Amino acid sequence: MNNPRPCYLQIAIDTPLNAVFDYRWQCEDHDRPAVGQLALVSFARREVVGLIVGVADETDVPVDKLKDALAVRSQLSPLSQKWLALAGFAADYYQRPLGEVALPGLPKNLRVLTTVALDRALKKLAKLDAPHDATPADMPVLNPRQQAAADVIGGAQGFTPALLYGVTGSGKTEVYLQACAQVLAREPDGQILILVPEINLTPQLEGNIRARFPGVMLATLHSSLSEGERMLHWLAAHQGKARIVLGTRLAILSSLPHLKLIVIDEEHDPSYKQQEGLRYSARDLAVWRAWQLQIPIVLGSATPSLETWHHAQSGRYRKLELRERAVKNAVLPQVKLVDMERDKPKDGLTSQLVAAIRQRMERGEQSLLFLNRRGYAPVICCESCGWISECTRCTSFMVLHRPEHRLRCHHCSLEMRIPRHCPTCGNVDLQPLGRGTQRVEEGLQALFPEARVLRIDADSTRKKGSAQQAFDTVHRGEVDILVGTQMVAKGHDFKKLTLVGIMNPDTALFSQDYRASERLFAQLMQVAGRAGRAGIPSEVLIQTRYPQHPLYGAVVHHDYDHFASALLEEREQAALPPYLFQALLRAEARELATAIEFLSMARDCLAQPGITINDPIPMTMTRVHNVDRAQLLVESPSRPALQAFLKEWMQVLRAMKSRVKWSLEVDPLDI
DNA sequence: AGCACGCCGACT
DNA sequence: GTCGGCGTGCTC
Repeated sequence: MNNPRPCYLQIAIDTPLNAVFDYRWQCEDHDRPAVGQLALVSFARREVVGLIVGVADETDVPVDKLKDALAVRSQLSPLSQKWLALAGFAADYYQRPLGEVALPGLPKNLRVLTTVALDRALKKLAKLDAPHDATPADMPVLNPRQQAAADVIGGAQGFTPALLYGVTGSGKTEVYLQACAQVLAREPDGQILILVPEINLTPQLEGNIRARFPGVMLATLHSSLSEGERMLHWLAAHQGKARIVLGTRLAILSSLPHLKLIVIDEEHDPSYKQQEGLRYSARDLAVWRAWQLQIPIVLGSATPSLETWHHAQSGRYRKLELRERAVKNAVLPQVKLVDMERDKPKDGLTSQLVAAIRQRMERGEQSLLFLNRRGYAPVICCESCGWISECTRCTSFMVLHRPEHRLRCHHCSLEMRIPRHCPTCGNVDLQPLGRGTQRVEEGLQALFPEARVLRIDADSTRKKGSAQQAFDTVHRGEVDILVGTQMVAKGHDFKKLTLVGIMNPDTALFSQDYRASERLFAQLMQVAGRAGRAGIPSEVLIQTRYPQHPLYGAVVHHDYDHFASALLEEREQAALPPYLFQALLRAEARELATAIEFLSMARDCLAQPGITINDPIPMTMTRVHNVDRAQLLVESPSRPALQAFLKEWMQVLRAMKSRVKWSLEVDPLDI
């Protein structure tokens, strides 16, 4: 006989409290909720959706505290044990409560009180018959290296991490697609996860996949989907209907019950690292997920991260190399260094660069000027008293935005009108110092009055859809000179673009951040890759004061191998990542001293052999929005030792109940 | 993190 | 007399 007696649901909730919470649930023994299902509960005077991570017959929680769960989302099939283990791993590794990892990645509509959106999406999905014809449409013939790479990835059994190393245009995408075709053909319901840095920068890829696999369902997952779409796509993946999921870093935590292959495109891209909240690396989690499921994973890049490069050199990852451009007729652009000491720039432009642009104008080809600084000038100053436009809330300068006639802080978005005269001495002659994209645009227009100059940066593309519109204008050939920030560096193939000018990348050469040169190299290669994609000979001009610098030498010769190997050697000598593992404890307070004091306490409260805890230091940009920030770096040559330390340390720190706001980042990228 | 309770300053 | 500032305490 069935005897209805309560069971106790252990529920993970999205809260910083490091615990699961027990709730009573009345049900027959045979229809107990399952681990992996979602439940609606009342928690601290509000109603939230949590994740069931355990079902027990008893509980230690005193009766007066226990509450009944309000509902179980039984329409939704439970998240799998494997998925729960992935979330559990991420929670442990990044030292966060399980609920904070598992829940925010779910579609919002699964986490609200009402279930209509879920029911609607389920109904819609049920009506859609999943096409199950994995036959690819017209497969281009690969060159031998591409074919070999595709066969290795597509034919791999078990955990097989591979680095697909090839310059822009060497045909990495085609390798992914043909490897996917092999997996789809072999595994009757196999799913494939493809991660890209930013989906709006790779609009072609989605189209390519759809065209290649017209008979399989593709779901996309990224932050610019509407809630309805996100729910539908997430469910399609969760139910196994979507055979290919294409998404940004957040897609790494999607539910994929039949996952058989993971592809990470541009694996070195910093946007795989979440920079707020749970600071996870989607690339690292992807590797763990592939290991967990014992499936192949391919990491593609022209300039791999040193972590990945290191693994490829040591043989832990298989290295698959594509040597030449596979795109028809495409040749690598010729990279030239322009010595700014000899060829003094006027308005930021050397005469060589000006001549090269003029030549493109005459031939009806396009030029791209790359400058990683938006605004008109990074600062304005008073020539008579030395006043400069500092932000009152941050350790930074107010940037001059001339079209808007305003000064703006890029860190706290404080804005003001440009002062008519100096606030300290009253002098009316305030001068812009340095140069941003707006000023370069202005200079170019003055120099080439007949040219169609277009600026693309975060400011010029504020409005939704305006970025796409701007790129379309370039594609239609209605632009002669394009000026832009990082935004223009990625993804786009501009057919008539034959000149890339890089205005002044030198600052990164002498940065405190030891990762700066790795990033600069990747960025230069990436922006250089915008040129010459249609087979017209093209060039890249880098304006620099240090033409002898080895980094530029490596860029000129398109030689990442030697550059990366040299960097790795330096890192090993200096005992830096990837030979060392790091975590960063950050603290913020109204007064810097308060933050430092907290970190000093943290430094002294626990010691373990093999763990180095450095002294607390103010962050490079100490003050943002009137809050002072400091950090404490913890290091160890052993990842397990660091993990063990962090686990214990977090317990001690949490117990301190300090009112200072603090957070921990494991494997920080910027120090 | 939310969210409520709680005890002191300037408003109709 | 009340609206509201954010200190601190709790969440099965």
